Amino acid sequence: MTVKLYISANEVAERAGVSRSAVSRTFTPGASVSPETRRRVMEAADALGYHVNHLARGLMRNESGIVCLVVSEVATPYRSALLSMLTQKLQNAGKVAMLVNTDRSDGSVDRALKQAIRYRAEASIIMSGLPDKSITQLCLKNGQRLVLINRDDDQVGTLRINLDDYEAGSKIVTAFLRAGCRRLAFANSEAGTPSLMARGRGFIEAAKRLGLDVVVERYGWTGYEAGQVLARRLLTREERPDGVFCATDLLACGFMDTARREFSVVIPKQLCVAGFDNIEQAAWQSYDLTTFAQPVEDIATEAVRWLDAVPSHDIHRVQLHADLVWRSSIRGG
Amino acid sequence: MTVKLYISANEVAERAGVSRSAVSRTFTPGASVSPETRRRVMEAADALGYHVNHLARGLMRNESGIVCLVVSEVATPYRSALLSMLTQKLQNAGKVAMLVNTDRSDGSVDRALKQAIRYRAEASIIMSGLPDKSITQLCLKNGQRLVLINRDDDQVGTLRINLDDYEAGSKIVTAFLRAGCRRLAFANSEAGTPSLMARGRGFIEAAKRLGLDVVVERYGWTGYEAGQVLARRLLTREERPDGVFCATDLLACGFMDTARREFSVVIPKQLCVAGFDNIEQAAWQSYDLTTFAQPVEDIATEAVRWLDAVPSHDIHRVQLHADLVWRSSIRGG
DNA sequence: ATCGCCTTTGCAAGCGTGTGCAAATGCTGC
DNA sequence: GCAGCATTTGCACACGCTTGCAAAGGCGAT
Repeated sequence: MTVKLYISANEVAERAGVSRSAVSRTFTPGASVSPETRRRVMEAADALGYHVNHLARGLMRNESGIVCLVVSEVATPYRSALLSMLTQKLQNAGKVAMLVNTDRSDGSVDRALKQAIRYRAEASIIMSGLPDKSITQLCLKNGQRLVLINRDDDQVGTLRINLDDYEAGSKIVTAFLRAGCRRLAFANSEAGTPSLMARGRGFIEAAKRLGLDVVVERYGWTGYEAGQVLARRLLTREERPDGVFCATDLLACGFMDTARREFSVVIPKQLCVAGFDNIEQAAWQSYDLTTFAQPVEDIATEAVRWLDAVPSHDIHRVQLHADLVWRSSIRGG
Repeated sequence: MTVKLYISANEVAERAGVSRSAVSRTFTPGASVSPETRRRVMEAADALGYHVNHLARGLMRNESGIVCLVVSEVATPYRSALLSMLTQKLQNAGKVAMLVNTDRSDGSVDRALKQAIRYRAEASIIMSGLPDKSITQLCLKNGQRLVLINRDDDQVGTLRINLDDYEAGSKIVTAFLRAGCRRLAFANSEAGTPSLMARGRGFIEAAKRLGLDVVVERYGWTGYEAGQVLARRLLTREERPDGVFCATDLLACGFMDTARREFSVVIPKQLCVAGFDNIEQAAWQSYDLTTFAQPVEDIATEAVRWLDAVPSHDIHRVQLHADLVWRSSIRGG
């Protein structure tokens, strides 16, 4: 019981009393159609409920208008914020977003990405740490343009968007010092993504230049629970740190909660904390966390802008700045 | 400088020394190909890096494999969790997710949805409150199947997934009573979505049956800030409530923070709080919020299952149960 | 060897669109 | 009225794929 569903340009043409080409041209910006013909076509199209079939158009033009977003941990505050911004900007640019979720690495990642290739996506925006080099190469080999967000792949013909993580790391040292902290620590996850590592290096090396050692502790995945575990580890040391830089706001939230509940630490009086990402929860009163803001909107803007730029075979790099957002989790300010 | 990008079935056929039909059939499950031919085709396809063009396949078969997800407030914990689950299940079902973001109601909603129609999406899953009836009708008229999550449209040929919001609302009353609360309040947003309203009705009517009045306060959008405002309104009343049901976890978080900071209220000793959604933050130690869990996985499962079911012209309804998750924001338990 | 049946294969039509090309049309200036 | 030009229009092919149909091939039973 297949039902007749979509209207084709043929039917519109027939109803409008013109050729099918006229219909096609009416819906192709910049094509040559007389005002009168266009009017009649539009009238017929509206009456029939005609919508250009982008599958067919993509087939002809060899450009689908589809952009593939490869994301892991979609349900995380930072990721979902970025995703939201990206889809909005893509829509405004007349593109359409195809979402590939790379959680659950049961091979479905590879499967889903291939799926995107089959739909001839024009580009992929990868904001997941997971997909390895072989997968990005798969995209490139199939002529997709590639945007890599906070990754360190070096592939020709791609756009790499990174932050000044290193500078952020070193900048927060001076903030801790001004607050009178002397025993610094860096709380990191075991996910050694380049941006996390760079934050740590910037922090550690700036501290060393000022004659301070940094205790580094790493555990688990970059989430709330990891922050709790890291707090237990760091706060049971005989030399308890008094200034902790958490690689991520989520980590920081877990850290602060456990520091208060299990160790009765008063923040920022006895312990100063900083995070990274500026997720919405960082502004919640329970945390009021000093942190670096991911320039989510700029990232999205750059990515989408590059999609419309002329392709080239260089590596295009953009480094964006993460603003320091002062809140009360560090003394002074 | 257009580059030759994708491999077509023709080239594979040529290299394998078979006809193009053979290639097509090799990649069509259930088609009749001899093992030997299949082997040779696969070999050639791998060597050349061939991927079936789904634009063309969709054109022929008149089924695109694309499912359109219409979402607003993607960056919200509950929504992003649902989105993540849905994309995973869709991928496992061999479908591909197209994301339409309906924030920023500058007409881009309509534009984006039309975009999905142009790609001949097989179905749309709507988890946004925003798109009005006319838009859902647009989808239906174009032969898309429609899944409506927590909405109250009544359209033929759709699947409606709802929760037992009303029961949840009445169930939480007994929890408050057992904790000794007598002055109940319902903190709601001004977004009068059916599920929010049903929670409130269940709460209010159950309380009335037990001889208790409920103070209802509404403000703004369903977020953290609204919770703060609602706390200020409710806690400055001469009869300060001692049991507050927040329509949403986000509301509850804002409520609790402001209750503690600005009114020095001790939870749950002086004030019991409950929420709805069971977002990740509800489990954070600062809140430890008693709440009802959105059955995210079940919702996704039902939606995807229905997509594979035989179409019918009935309204198909599924009501799922929201489990009560006991935490320490209510005394006793 | 012949027949009937089942599996495999190639041919060709068709899906809905874009676009080069040539023909047709309208308009301007003589 | 006609030449010259710019604009508009229709024809027909192409895009990459699926699939009905008929021909071809394989194989056992007669």
